[in-house]
Order: sequence, then structure tokens, then C-alpha cells
Amino acid sequence: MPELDQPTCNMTTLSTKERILNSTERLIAENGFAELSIRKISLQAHTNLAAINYHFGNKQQLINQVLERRLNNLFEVRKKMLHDLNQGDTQLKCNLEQILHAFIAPALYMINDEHQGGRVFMKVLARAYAEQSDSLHDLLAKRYTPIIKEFADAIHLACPKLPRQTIFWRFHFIIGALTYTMGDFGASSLSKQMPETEYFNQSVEELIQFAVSALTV
Amino acid sequence: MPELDQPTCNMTTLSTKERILNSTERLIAENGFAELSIRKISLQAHTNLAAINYHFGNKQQLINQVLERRLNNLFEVRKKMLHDLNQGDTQLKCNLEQILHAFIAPALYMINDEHQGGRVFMKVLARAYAEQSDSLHDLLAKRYTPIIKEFADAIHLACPKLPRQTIFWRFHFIIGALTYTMGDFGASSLSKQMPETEYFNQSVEELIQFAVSALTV
DNA sequence: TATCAATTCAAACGGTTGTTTTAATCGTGA
DNA sequence: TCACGATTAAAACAACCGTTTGAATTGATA
Repeated sequence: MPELDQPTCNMTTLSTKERILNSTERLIAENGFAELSIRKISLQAHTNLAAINYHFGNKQQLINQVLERRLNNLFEVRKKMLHDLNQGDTQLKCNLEQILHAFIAPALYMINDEHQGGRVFMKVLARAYAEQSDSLHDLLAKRYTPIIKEFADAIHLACPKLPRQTIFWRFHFIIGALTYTMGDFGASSLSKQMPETEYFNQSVEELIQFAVSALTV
Repeated sequence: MPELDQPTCNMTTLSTKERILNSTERLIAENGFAELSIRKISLQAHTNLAAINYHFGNKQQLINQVLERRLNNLFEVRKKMLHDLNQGDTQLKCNLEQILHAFIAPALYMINDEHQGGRVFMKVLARAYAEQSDSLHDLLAKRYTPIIKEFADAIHLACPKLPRQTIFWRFHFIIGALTYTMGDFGASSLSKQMPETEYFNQSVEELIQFAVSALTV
């Protein structure tokens, strides 16, 4: 990843609390949870060690807030896009592609939203899945369960022939593909043949088409 | 995950080196890289701190060997299964499902192979993807690149209509789904409705069918 | 049995970790 | 201007980190 300009540490306009959250987010994305320390955070946020404990209690609660801050927004966007589909008609009319778009696009477009740090966060999210410290895992599971059910219901309406269990399996696999893509792992050669924004736009399209194919037996 | 019986620390039959490798593997799987320390490793392996540096040089080289040990085997099984498909006929005859089976099944069957610690390792592998310490990431990328190309070639022969780039994209997504499944994240409700072995056997079948559907446009 | 390399061990090294304490500073309302 | 709560800062805390050292122990060979 190229050197990012650093809105993270905009000391004049951002509060200490925001700078700490941004710096934590960035450090997790760049170096992973294993190398994260509150000393590095306070250094990058241009603040003091104790400020972290003052504002967040402890390290774990800080990490949780890093996730909660953007996760709430992401999930609400997904829900809104799904509900907007059902609004025009009573139900059943919206097709599979639209449903999957409502789930996949918000996550990957967030990656494009560099100004708001979306891309950085998506890497954090991808890492948080694998980390599975009980605290993180529980947080993610709790937040994901209801929205998965909601989308699985919508898919069931769009594809009534598919057994419900098959829908859950395949939706689970699609989330895996999405998570893996968000982390930008294994992108290898593809990502180097075109500009990054174009690459991400294409990945949205490819992933949605992939998911549609996977659910169209 | 239920309390595992601990072949990890079979002090009578296993060498110190093997006990260290097994304990490291298990600790990464259970608690992640962030909480891994050589003190915990030596404690679980019933050996001394210095033994780790004596046998492996340093912590990072130990981690690398934990991955290399089983990765080599996994990749060779995949290659052999793929080559066996092409052996009977000249080429082109083997179908998509067989190819994907050759890629997916060895990984997920490894999960079932509890006696050899396969399931533990698969969690390690899933975490290693997200960790992206340069050292781990390079190791995985270097090992994965050739086998991905090999399978993409086979898929191209089986599905000549699919653009080569589409194959790479979708194969990438399938690896994501596989990785995600290996870590057993988000399995949530499904995994609790049936015995574990049955659950894993079903996941192999579901994942292969999912991948076939995804590549059959 | 004596020897010597391979292995294991206890102890210590310097450095970093998350957290807490205490004092200084800031900004706002009286 | 004063006072007071909110915030920031410096310093110290105990605990843990990866690594190194040098001596003790082992086990096979001569």
C-alpha cells in the first residue's frame, strides 16, 4: 500500500479521542493485532500514554470501540439498502443480484472511501475475524447474527427452490470470500495490473456476479 | 471447541522438537498470534525456554516451521490428486467438480484428521492469512502462487468459455470461502445441530458444490 | 569405563508491555 | 480574575517479552 496522507493525526481539527481511534485502526490494519501496543498508538496519535486509558479504560475496550464505530454504520447501510428493495413491491419481486449487492457493495465501497478511513477499517475487520480473542469474536458474532438472518430470509424469498440450509451454507461461503477480499490477501498479480480504485470497483462487480452464480444452482 | 485430549505433549514418544512444534500450533490455534509467547510454548511442551532457541533459532523461525511442516504435505496431496485426474485421459476430460475436489477436499479432510493435528493446523493457517506480518505473508504467497496457477490452468481446460481473468477472480473467492470455513468462524448455528465430523464432511460437500456453481456461469 | 558431542536446564539480560499514580495544564462559567 | 472540572502529561509500577549465557545432564561411541 502506498504511503497514505495522514488525516489520522490531524491535530487541529480532530479530538484526542478521534485521533486515538484513527491511529489504532491504522496500526491494526498495517501491522496486525500482534504488534499493536498502546505506546505506538499514543505516539502516532500525538498524545500521551495515559490518555488512552483515560478515554477508553483499557486497550481491549479501545479495540472494541474501533470496531463498533464503523460496524454500526456498515450494518445500517446494508439494512437500509435491503429494505429499500422491498419497499416498492410487497415482496418477492427483488431479485438475487440486488440482494447480494445490498450486502456486498457497502463493504467494498467502504474500502474506496479512503477519506473516511474505510479501507483501513476493512483490513481491521478482516483481521478481527481471524483473531478470535473471545472478546472480538463475541462482538462480531453478536452483531452479524441478526443481519445474516435478515438477508437469508430475503434470499429465500428470491430463490424459493433453494433449501434454507443451502442458503445458509452458501451465504456463509460468500461472507468468507468477501472477508478474504476485504483484507486484500492473495490479490497478487491482479491488483498490480490496474489502478487501485479500478481494481476495487471491479472486485465489487466480480464478487457480486460470483455470488449470484453461486446461488443460482 | 471441546477440551482436546493432548497428544501434543506425549513426552514418552515425541521428541522435544516435535512437542514444541505441536504446542506452538495448538497455542496459535487456540489464542492467536497476539497472545503467543515462547514461555507458554515451553510450558505446554514440558521443556525449557532455551530449548526453543536451541532447536529453532528464534520465535519467528519456529512459527515458519509450524506452517511449513504441514503446508508441504497439503500442497503435495493437492498436486497429486490433480495430476491423477489428468493421467487417464490426455487432458480436458476431467470435469470441474473433480478439479475443485482436488483443491478443497485435502484441506477440509485435514480438519478431520484430528490424530495428526490437522484441524488445529487449519485454524493456524486461517489466522496466518490475516496476520500479514511480512514474514508469514511472504511465506504463504510464495507457496500458494504456483499451485493456484496450476489449478487455474486445469479449470481453464475444463471451462474453456470462461475468461481467464474471471477464473482467477472466482478461484480467489473460493479460496476465501475455504479459508474462512477452515477457521470455523461464523459457523454459528449450523455447527451446533450435528456432530462435528458430520458437520465437516457436509462442509466439504457443500463447499465443492458451491464452488462448482460459482464457476458454472 | 572414559570421552565427547548433543541436549537440557536455571538464571539472568535488556527491553517492552498495559496500567496506575500524581502533578501540571487547559478551558469555561461564576 | 478566580475556581473548578476536564483533560493532558511525566514518571513509575509490576509483569512479561525474546534472547543469551554457561553450567549440568544425557546418551552413544571408543
